[in-house]
Parts: sequence; structure tokens; C-alpha cells
Amino acid sequence: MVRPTIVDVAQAAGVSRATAARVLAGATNVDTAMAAAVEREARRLGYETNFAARVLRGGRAGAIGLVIAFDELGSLSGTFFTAVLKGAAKGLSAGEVQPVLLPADHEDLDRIPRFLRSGALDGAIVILQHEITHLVERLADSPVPIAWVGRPHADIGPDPIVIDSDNYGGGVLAARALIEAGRRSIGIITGPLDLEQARERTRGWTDELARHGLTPGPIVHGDFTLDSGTAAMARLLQRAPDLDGIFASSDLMAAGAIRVLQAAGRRVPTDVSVVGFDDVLIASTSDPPLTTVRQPLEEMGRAAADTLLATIRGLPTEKVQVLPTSIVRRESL
Amino acid sequence: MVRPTIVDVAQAAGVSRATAARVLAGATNVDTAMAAAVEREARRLGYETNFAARVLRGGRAGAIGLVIAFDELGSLSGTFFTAVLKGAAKGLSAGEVQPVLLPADHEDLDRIPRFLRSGALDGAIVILQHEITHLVERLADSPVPIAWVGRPHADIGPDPIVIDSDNYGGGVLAARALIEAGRRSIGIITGPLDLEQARERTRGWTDELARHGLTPGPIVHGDFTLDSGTAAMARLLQRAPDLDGIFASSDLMAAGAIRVLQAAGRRVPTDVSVVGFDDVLIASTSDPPLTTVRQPLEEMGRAAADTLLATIRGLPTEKVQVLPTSIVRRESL
DNA sequence: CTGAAAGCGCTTACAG
DNA sequence: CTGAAAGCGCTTACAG
Repeated sequence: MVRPTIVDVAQAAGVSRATAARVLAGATNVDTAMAAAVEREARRLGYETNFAARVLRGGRAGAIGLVIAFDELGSLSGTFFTAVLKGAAKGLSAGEVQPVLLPADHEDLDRIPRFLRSGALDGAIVILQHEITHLVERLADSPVPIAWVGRPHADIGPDPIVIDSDNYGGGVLAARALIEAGRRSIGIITGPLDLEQARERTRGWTDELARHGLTPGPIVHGDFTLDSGTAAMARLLQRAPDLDGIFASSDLMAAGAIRVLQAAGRRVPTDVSVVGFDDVLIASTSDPPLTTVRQPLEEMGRAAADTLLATIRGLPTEKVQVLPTSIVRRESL
Repeated sequence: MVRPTIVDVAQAAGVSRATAARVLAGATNVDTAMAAAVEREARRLGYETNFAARVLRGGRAGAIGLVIAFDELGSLSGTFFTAVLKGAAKGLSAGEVQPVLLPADHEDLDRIPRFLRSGALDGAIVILQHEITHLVERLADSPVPIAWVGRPHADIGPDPIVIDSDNYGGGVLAARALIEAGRRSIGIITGPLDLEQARERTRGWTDELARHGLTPGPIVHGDFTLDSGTAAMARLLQRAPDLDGIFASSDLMAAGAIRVLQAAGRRVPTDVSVVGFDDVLIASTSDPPLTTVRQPLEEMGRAAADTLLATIRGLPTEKVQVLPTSIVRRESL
């Protein structure tokens, strides 16, 4: 089962390897008969360009790394990551580039930076998550370009590629929706504050409340997971039993919060309105279905892939993109 | 930003490239002073073996493909796939091998087989899903070994690696649980019958009912998605309004079925018991939480990775593994 | 123990 | 338009 090389194809077609290479590369200035022979033999032999040889010769690796938090895979919060991944994979696929998963684990911090130095990848997309923040600085001086999904807190060098959604605007939308529903005692469950996303959502919420002359209700922190939402909600209820509105910075935390509210005898949305963030699966399967701030996750993944590929190929492109958030009205408000 | 080569390291250390290569490969029969110099210079220069050159020289590609249904990514049923993926990624990671996503789309059927012929991968793991069955035959004559998660229907050549769960046994467990709960008019929502998994679950269910002298209730078909579960449940109710038990071959379909039952005024489990299959996220977030047949999805992914790597490395290994299913009792029964 | 040399498969600048 | 040759960076069989 030895793979045929370009020499085999050239021999079978009765031409030099240079000619065979030209035909296979799509050159047009080749004798028609020769070209036909090369193409016929390549097909007959099942020839496929040896990938390692092409890369070594100076081509692109044809692969892009996708840095994700290992533990997110298959977990509750996996839906956020898979949506971005889907968009990124589609974009890379359309660009004939292979997505390589680079799960960030805590055991070997230098593993991913090292891999980026090996020439196996033309670039990487980093999906910023709580569990990854410790890697940001190590990735910042990568020899290949990196597209960040979400805005890193740390310094990531000059002219970075950053694809984000309008988290501040999303926080504003959430606050406004709660206010318009007549809520006046509004608390928040934030995400982990080492993530710019989480801080921006909180800031938008605070500012919008202030614009309406309302004092922000109690602020408690979660880490975007369902369990952290239940814990945070329990704390909120203790600190402000008269709460009538809650902005949870992720749908998972919103779902967790609703359970705690219901267990405490509060009806959603009759007694308390809840607004989530993300618009992932659980937003529509939760009971009641969540009113939430939608992030265009798949589009963000797609934009990261397209922008990174354009950069690698030296094409002009917008390096910083902030995609709009919007409110999706269901029944928790 | 030129990457240092082994020649740069050798020069800096004042030895030949052969000696440098030996040191870097971990050879012990090298002068201690030379070895120390090589290691020092390699670190100082930030040397990393050029991946393409090593592969071309005859080494392993150090990468394994993960063939998945593109549309599953980020969709409702993504949870099944992400759980397997997590296990596989962990296993590959532990083996110092990179997981490369190979999303199967319908536009270019030869894309993945072609890639497997390019030498870029040492093997592949195929997660069998409905959307992938058309690819099975094209993958069967891959030049690199393939590990199948789930048992393909088609012929896949001699001595294949197959990691599966005990679907038949799971069907038996589901039927038995429904019978022990006193149910006598029991219907089934099967998965897509081009998947062996779906057929085996149905067979286990049928056989167990027969063993108890019960005639199988109506059989309707879904495709594992939530929407197909609601549609199937509507048909079941039409055909057998007196149904008191349902085995849905996926948790998503079970969740969909429960909604339809509740909308039709049936209480779960008081009037109708429902048993699902998989034990993914929605099983515990559904209302009521699902009693379901658990597949050890992450373990299956891990076993696929371990078995494939052992095969590639020529180590002895069990090529066909059927992992046990078990029943997880919650509140839908 | 160490080094010079060959060769993996490809692409392209160069000569004709 | 075509072919002979060089070279990408690595590893290892061979000679010393």
C-alpha cells in the first residue's frame, strides 16, 4: 500500500517530474497531450500530493489551530463553544484549511505555544473562555497570526485580530428590557470578571440603569455555568428578597437562577423577570423559555476564520469586528 | 521571524547537525558537554523540530482525523457528539497526537478520503451518525487505520476497529424498566434505521417485551433530534391514544415526546412513562428529568483513541469493544 | 562517540 | 514549452 509519488505519475505519463508538477499545479502552458496523460495517470494511480513535502518546500501548512478549553467539551457550557466552532469550521473548510483542535489543559502550559512554533499550523483561533485566560500571554507572541474570539484583557501585541460581539450593548438591551417590563429592583449575576466580555455586559447594564435613574441592585458573580447560576441566585435572594428583575450574563446561569427562584416559590415572570445572555439551546428548552440577549456565535466563528485566512494570505481585511447583539423575547420577562 | 533549524542549533553549540539531532532525540551515547551545549542553545534559540521535515523523513504525522457530521456541530444533538469528542480528544492528547476535525459535508464526498491519502494523518476516528452513513463505504478502503464509534452497517473491510455500546442490552433495559413500572401498552420512537445502533435498540426492546408475553406497541421513526421526537409522538398518540409507556431511542426525542404528551394533557409519569437513551445534558434539565439508558460516551471516545493509537504503533489491542449501557433512574418513569 | 552524506517528495528558478 | 537540478529540514545508516 505504498503511496504513489509525483515521480510515479511522471514516469507513467512519460514526462519529467517537473512537467507533472506543473500540470498538477494547474499550469496552462503545457502541451495538451502531456497534460492529459499526466491527469489520466494521476487519477489512475490515485495520486495525492504528499502534504509534508509540500509544506517543507515552503507552502502553507493548510491547517489552523482552534484553541478551546478542554473541560468545556461535552459539558453544559459546551453549547457556547460548539456554536463558535461550527462557524469557524465552516469558514476554514470553505478555505480548504483543516481545523486542528488544541485543547488547553493545565498540565503543560507550553504545549500549545510550542506547537505553534513547529510550523504545523498557519495560524490559530482562540475562543476566549474563563479557563483559557492564563494562556493568553503565552500565546501573544506566537510566530503565526492569531484570531481572538472575545477581547483579551491582557496585552496581545500590535494590530491583533479580534472578533467580538457588542457585550456592552447587550448589557444595555438587557437592562432596558427589564425596565420596560416595569421592573425596578434589578440584580445581576455577572460572568467571571477576568473576561472582558463579562465586565462589558455588567457595565452596559449599570449604565442603562443609571440613565433611568435606577440604582443597580445587588451584584453577584458566577462563572457562566448552570451550577454557578444557582449558587449566585441563592445569594441574591438572601441579599435582596424583594428583587423583581435579574440579568444573568449567560443562559446557563439564567436557567440555574430560575430553578432557585421557582424552588423559593417565586413565579417567573409574574413575580420576577429574568433575562439571559447567549441564546443557546437551553434558552429555548428552559421552563419558561428565556428572554435573552443573542450573540451571533456562529457568525463570530465564521468571521474569525475568514479574517484569519485573509491575513495569512495577505489580503486586506478588517481586523477588529464587533458583531451586534439583539434581544430575543420569549417568556421569562 | 525566521525559525531556527537544527543546523542553527548545531552551529551555536559547535557540533555537527547529526550530534544535535541525536541529543534532541534523547540519545544517551553523546558526550555530556556536547549534549549540554546542544540543549542550552536549543532552548536559547527557541528551537522546535520542524514538523513537516520530520514527517517527510518518515515519521508519523502526529495527527488523527475526527470525522463528524458537520451539521451536528452546535445543534441540539451536538451533545452526543461532543461527549465522544471529549473522550477522543483526551485520549489523543495523552498520546501526543493532534485531533484534526474533518467535518463531513455533502458537497464534496471525496474530500475526506482524499485527505486520508495525503499523508497528513496517521488515522481517523469516525463517529457514526445518521448524516455520515453515505461516507462509510468511501472511507472503508482508507490507507490509514480507522476507528469506528458505532457499528457501520456496510462492509468496512477485515479486522476493523469498532467501539460501540451495548445498544441491544440498552433496549432490553428500557423495556424491562417500563414493564416493571407496570406499563403494558408500550410504544417506541426509533432512531434512523440506517444506523445499526438504532436497529439494535429496537431489537432489544422488542425481544424483552416478547419475553414478558407483551406485543410491541406502535413503532414510529425519528432521527434522534428533538423535533423528530415531537413529530413522532404526535403520530404515536394518533395511532394508540391509550399508550402508557414510551421508549424513545434518544434523550432529545424523549424530551420532544414529553412536551407533546403534556400539551395533550397527559401527565408524565403518572399517565405515561417515558424512557430515553444516551444520558446527555437534556436528560437532567428536562421537566420531568428523564429516566434513560446511559451510554458511556466519553469512555467510548477515549477507547477509540487508545485503540487506534495502539494499532498505529503496532501494539496489541482489543479491536472490537462493546461498552456496557446502564439505566439511570430519574422522574419520567 | 562523531560527522559527512543520503534521501524523504515536492516545487520552481534556471538553462535550453 | 520541457527537463535537470537545487533545496526545504530532518534523521539515520555508514564510515571513521
